[in-house]
Amino acid sequence: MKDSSTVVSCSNCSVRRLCLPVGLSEEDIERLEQVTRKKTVLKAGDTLFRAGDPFSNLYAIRSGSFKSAVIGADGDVQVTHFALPGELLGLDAYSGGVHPGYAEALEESSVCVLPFSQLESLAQEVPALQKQIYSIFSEELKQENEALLLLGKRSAEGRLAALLINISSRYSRRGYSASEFVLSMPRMDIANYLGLTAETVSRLISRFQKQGLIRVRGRSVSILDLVALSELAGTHCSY
Amino acid sequence: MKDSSTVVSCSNCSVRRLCLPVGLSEEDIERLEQVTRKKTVLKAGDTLFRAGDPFSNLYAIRSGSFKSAVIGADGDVQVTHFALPGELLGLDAYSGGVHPGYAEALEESSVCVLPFSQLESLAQEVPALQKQIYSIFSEELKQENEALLLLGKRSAEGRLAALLINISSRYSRRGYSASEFVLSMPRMDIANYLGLTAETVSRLISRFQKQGLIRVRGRSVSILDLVALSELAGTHCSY
DNA sequence: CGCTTAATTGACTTTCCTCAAACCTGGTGG
DNA sequence: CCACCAGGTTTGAGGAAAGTCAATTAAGCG
Repeated sequence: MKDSSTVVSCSNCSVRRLCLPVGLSEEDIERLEQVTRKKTVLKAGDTLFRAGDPFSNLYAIRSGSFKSAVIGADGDVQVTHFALPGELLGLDAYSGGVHPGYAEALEESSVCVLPFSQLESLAQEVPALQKQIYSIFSEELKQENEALLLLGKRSAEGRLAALLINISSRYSRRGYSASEFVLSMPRMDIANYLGLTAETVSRLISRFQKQGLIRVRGRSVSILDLVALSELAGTHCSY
Repeated sequence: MKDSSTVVSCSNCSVRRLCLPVGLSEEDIERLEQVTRKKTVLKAGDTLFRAGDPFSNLYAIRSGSFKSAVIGADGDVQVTHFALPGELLGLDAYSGGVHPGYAEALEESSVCVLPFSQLESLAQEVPALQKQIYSIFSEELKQENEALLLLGKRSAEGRLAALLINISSRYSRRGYSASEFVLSMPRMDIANYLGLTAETVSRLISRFQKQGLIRVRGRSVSILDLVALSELAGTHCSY
């Protein structure tokens, strides 16, 4: 039985972020909730959407986790993002009308389906919602820039350290433990995301463990020395 | 005398993309034009905004070119984007209210200043403008994903080839020559953007030249064999 | 013209990848 | 309940790609 019991409540869900912030009337909130009522459950390996699928919905993760990836012209795949509960998928599909990449569940997961056209109309009438949508787009851009910094400037060691810290802090922000969590993705996906090979990732994990920075049993991780890890990641321990 | 005579007309400017697409009344267009009237001229090395500056404007490039970059916690810099005439800068600053990175002119350049709050209000009233803003955000996200693929999966050779093709196609789309152009950025910036060193970039340029793929004199480049270059880039020649 | 900065080229080192083998781990069926 | 199988994972040895250091050449600019 997998630990996919990390079900998020609406109060710290990114869908909530769409309505919570300032100035939504009771009625507006009600309308938004109607838009978000539909939900879907996926099991590990299921795809939420594939590259080329027509764009019609955004997906907000309620529980579980996903990887999203793009496919190069020559067929090779780059994992661009790991998405955790409370985060949104599908934003990059708006402009072209089709999903440029795919999203796949890493474990049993459930998502809210948000028909974008409805969200769009509602935003047209509700400025605070509008702002929130801009904000999410913008935040996503900022994160991608961080990812570029990671791939462009960090050593293999720094990349893995940064990923561990990143995931830790994302869980922490949602109220889960910052020091103990489960990596729901296989080593191969971690390696791909970091621009490395599975072997290199495995070696690094072993090394971090020997150095007393983390403790790993299979896919569950304990952070033992966050400061040292931050040092390696080149990202001053920030929380 | 620098070739900064690549002044873009409004008809293929990204500001134009904000108003052109479907359903703007004469009056709406007039209002948008009022918002975009202010412009600024910068010379090489001037910064349009710095990391930490408060966010208030977007900038649309009329002529010249820019690099934008983020700064890691440990001080090192990653160039995330080269921006050409007709493109927008500053979108990633919305969510935090400050610019997370900086943008610097690579040559004499001019930009339109777009106060975002005004743009936002106008978009609230004009659905087509709204859609266009989403579209630009989304497009940007898609491009960043491509950049991740570049850094994560391509060899040094593939990266440089991809950059040359990318710049070539962006000039071409705006009506300039696809096969002859000037790289306004120093080798160092190219290297940084590609996650390489200046020496490696230099060696690759020499090699491409020996192989008859390009011809380079200083910063001006001629593409001699686009197909072979696309092959190297892993991005089937697409135009 | 001379000075400063950028770009190239070369020799050597490091990092990470490749290939290959051994090892777990969880699920299946005897 | 245990043996077995398939996958993901770990570990090792050797090689290739790109980085570092250093010297040289070329290019912009006063």
